[in-house]
Amino acid sequence: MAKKASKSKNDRSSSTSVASAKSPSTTSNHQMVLRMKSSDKMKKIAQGSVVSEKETRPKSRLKSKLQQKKKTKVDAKMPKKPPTAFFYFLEDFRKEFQEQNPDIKSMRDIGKACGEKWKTMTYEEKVKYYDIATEKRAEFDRAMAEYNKRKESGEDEETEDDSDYEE
DNA sequence: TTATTGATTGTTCCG
DNA sequence: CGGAACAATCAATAA
Repeated sequence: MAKKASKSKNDRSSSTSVASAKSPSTTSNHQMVLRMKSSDKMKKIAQGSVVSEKETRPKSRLKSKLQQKKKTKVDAKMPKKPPTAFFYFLEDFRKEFQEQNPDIKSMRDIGKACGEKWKTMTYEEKVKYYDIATEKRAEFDRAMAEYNKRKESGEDEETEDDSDYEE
């Protein structure tokens, strides 16, 4: 029913975010800008707070993994980017997928299946995940504020846990 | 043993 | 407005 309508809207141009299905398409563009404004604040905080972020600027995503881990708990306090709606969908879908396909162990195959299914999902179904992601970002923003506050209060706290010798 | 890669889309930020 | 980069996950592989 509404699928047809959403299909038309499915165009990448306007599908940017929309976030809440409740909001009519009237605020499509405005919402994007509005959200950007919110980010603007975060941007300042992030830049002002993060002084030395190292020169990790990988042209390819190869380095992305490098930063993922490294036995550096220093960045453990810094909130990382929250997962997107697609990732939440993955978490749920992955469990089901493994049950139906116990033979598959890599997520690469799952990712493909997820991506395909994700595209088949209707807007209303995706909205559910979008809502989660949106809320998560709000929490992320809050975590950032707290992180800044904590840092301002005392950044001397460093959890040194260097016990990785086993076996 | 440890780190890295691979694949998916969404969100973010800079120019 | 558009592109670049990064977000998680897990298994397999390179060194």
